[in-house]
Amino acid sequence: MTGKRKAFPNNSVEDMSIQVSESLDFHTSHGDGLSVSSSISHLGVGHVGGHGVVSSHVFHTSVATPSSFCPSIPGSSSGNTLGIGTSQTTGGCLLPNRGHHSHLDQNRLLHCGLPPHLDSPVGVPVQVPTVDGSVSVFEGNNTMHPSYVVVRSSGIHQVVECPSIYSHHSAGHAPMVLDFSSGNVTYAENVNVSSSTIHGSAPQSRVPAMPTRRVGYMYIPIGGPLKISAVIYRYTTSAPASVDPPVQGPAAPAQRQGAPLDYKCFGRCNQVCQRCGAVFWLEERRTGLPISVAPQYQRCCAAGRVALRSHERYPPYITHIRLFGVVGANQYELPTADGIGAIVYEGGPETITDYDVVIERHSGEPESVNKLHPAYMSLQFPLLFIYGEEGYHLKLRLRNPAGDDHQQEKKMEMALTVDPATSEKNAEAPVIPSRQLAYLTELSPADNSKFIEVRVYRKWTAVKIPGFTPISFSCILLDKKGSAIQANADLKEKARFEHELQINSVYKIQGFGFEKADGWGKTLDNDFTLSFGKYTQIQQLSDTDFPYHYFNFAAFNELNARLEKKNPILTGDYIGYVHNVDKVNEYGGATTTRVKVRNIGIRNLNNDVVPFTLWNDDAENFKEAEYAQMKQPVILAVSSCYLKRYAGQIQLSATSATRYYFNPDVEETGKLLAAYNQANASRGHIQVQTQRLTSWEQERNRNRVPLGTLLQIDPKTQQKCDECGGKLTYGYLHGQCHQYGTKTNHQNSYCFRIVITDGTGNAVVSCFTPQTDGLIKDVNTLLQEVENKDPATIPPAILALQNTRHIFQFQFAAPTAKGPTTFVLKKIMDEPQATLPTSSASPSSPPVVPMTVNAGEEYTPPPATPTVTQDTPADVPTITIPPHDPSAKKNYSQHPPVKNVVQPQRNTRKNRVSTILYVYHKH
DNA sequence: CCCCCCCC
Repeated sequence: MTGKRKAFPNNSVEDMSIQVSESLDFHTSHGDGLSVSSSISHLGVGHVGGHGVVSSHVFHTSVATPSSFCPSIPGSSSGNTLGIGTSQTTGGCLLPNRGHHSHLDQNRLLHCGLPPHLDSPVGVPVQVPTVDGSVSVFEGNNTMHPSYVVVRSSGIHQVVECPSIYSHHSAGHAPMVLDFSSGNVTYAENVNVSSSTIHGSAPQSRVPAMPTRRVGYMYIPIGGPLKISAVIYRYTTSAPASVDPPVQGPAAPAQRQGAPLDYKCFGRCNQVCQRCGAVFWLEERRTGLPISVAPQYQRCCAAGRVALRSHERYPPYITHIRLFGVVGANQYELPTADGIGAIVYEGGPETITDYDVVIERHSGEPESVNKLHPAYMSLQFPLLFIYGEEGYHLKLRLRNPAGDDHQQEKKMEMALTVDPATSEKNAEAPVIPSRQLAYLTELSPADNSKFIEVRVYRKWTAVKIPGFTPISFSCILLDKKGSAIQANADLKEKARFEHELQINSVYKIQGFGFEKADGWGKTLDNDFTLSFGKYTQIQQLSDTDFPYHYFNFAAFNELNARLEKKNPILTGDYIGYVHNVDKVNEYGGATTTRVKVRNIGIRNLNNDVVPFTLWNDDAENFKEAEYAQMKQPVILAVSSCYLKRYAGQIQLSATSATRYYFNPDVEETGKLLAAYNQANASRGHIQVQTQRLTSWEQERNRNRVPLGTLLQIDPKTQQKCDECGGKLTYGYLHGQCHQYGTKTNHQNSYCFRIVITDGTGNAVVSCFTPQTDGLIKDVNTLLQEVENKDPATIPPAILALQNTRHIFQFQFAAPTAKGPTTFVLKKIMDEPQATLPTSSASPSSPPVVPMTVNAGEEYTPPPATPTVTQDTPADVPTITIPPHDPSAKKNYSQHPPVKNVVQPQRNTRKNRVSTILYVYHKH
């Protein structure tokens, strides 16, 4: 076969497809030389619904594989789809409500570790905790630094007492010296504090047996009108041991031995490791939610599912820390425009290469800047700061934002100072530069001087599955040039942005930050995502000359590659014809997960069909009625799907970011419609003649259309009774809506499946006796000739159908969610017959056998039909019959016809005629 | 460098 096989790995038919070369002598829109082939395969028909379209085709039989026999068990089957797969379970990560994710407010944080000598406000809004008093300090050496508890307690107390200490004092009037080693802050009249002084201080005065690094943090509010505050963190991957016993504090561990050396966290401390007792606090980058609340995260050290190891190995979804300046008591966990933060390594920046510097952009978004990043020195920020090269150097440069002379920055080394005059001056000068319009492609995380004008294309709330816990607000924005970018906002800003950002409206947006676009929830192939927050400003524009769509469609053959990516970004955009729309199915229950599913088949021009799966409310809300009223064909574009493999088949699974569009105004829609119309024009209209014709020749050509045309029809639209045109109910195998008037006495039944081609397409046709008359002998006669009644062995008489040519009358089988249209044989029209069936409700000949599959046998027919393509030249006469050996079964990966058992059974129900049942066994 | 997108 052809490359098409890959697309349908579970299609048993594919192995049997055979090309035949033979010219056919009937008219067709696809040229005069038609090649047809057929093959026989396992019949995997669940139920086949009929309809009025009957098409005649010539085919060559070419049998390939072991044919097996379908169950011709009377009774009905319903939309049976059976996939073999694994049930998926989801983890139990619990995220708390955002509202209570912090047990310590910022003030507490700020005050943690306040040295005793600062307990009494001295008019200097500098709070410097002792280094070893950091709440976030806990260290390796299997021992958590105990003194943190003491200091932490002190700090908390301090908060309560003086919540507004920072904002109400004119900070920075006196230069301060930060002694990172001791945690002391001294104040000097002289700004230029000698670094040697600092260096000269005993670095581990309170921390004996100090390894190389320690953890600490400092808040240095730099007062004055600017209220610039610096937050300085230090952390270590191997904190010092301490001999100080904990005095109080949360969950002081009774046993801390065994804690690994390299676990370290910092930030606010609202979690206590269940194992080592360390206090830690981490948060998910996107949400800001503390992940540590989840049970599996309640350990910071060994045996935890997420080991909070050294910084270098932190997974990216963990924010290290949040280093926010704080101005005033009301700044709760919010960055401010006048705060900076830094991590300070005890060993200096060279000891660790990937430390973060977290600054705050004017937008209010924190941004992490690696020291190696070019933006590090070029940030348009009033404060530029770098690390010293060793020890505890902290160099801060206070640039005069009102001036252009960068050279006039005041240098501070190991000291912070704010000249009150400068501060006042700064307050009057606008810190935020006027912004310029930029296209999305011109944005850079290092440049916050731009604003954008965009159309809101989509917005959604990211949720966690399966509990649908909201995580964040997201949207996709389009600029005038058609570029797209995703923007995320914290959940607490969701209401505002939901209100201020209306779908399809156009806005000027400024004051946003950037975050690295990685991992889950990424819908675009951009490197970064905008971050909207408190300082984001939104103004609606009247100019609406903006694109309405942005897609990154994958072709069918590209889906696998996208799926294979470990963290598939949600760019599972896909477009095609609506092939079929399933009803909603509900699975699970109270004891597991209750989920509703609706599949919509999307077919491309090659007749590849991919299921697009909607879940729950989205499944229910699909406007079936609206769709049913739409002019065929309907083009469906889906976006931001999660690509996965389900039941061996690639699937476009909807996410909260997914949106779908009927007949979207994009180029691909035009192509699809043009192709459809072209096919339509070439074949004329498919005017389905439902009335049978009395003339054999007329009947032979009734509704005679190329396969390729038929395959483009949504079988759902063809579900009419082929006897009376009435509505067809599922379960009627051969297309009549009414009871059958004539009983038949077929004791045995054959069911097999063939692949036919007329050169315009390949189609799977399910063949049931006695409709096989003209193809094979009467079933009973045939059975007598069959020596090996193993249903896995195709009787020679059936095998002989390969590479033969016939004219078929068939009907659409009931559509399934998976795979393209299949058909059910109605009649072989090779030779004229004396008696033609009538259109009456009681066909005289041949009687319709109400065969269905055993309802207990959930079985889905092979989903796809190999399609004629350029690499399946229609005139290749080669016939290959795969040997029937066990290895061949590998090709039946999804619906292996293993254990097809001949089970002669007596059907005791009236009007049931089958007695020999060839049963597929479900695995 | 990760908990997490559901179904037979």
